[in-house]
Amino acid sequence: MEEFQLRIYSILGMLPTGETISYGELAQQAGYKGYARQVGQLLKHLPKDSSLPWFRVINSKQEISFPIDSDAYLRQKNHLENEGWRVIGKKVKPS
DNA sequence: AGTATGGCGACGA
DNA sequence: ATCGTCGCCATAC
Repeated sequence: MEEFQLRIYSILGMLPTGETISYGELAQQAGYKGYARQVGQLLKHLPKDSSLPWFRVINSKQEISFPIDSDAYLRQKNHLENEGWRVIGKKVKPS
């Protein structure tokens, strides 16, 4: 039963512009504490046409969870910067 | 059934 | 700040 994905989707969908949330927190808020990795799995398989703000999800260290050279990293970085964050390396800081 | 691998997290050194 | 180590839970061989 993919109750999990529904909860995650809806919570993420309600996340305001300019905010971020960690994988673990997202999971927890959905009532699935300990399911951080599954959140990652879910986002990974997100349909390309999805309107969900996947880029607002970072890890608990306030970092982008992608290798610095990957283009997934770059896409996320750009999105975050467009919403007013400063991205130094993998670190995501408020501006 | 055992093992490896993830868009992770918490904690200690 | 950074690096290990463990714990976590689903998926894929």
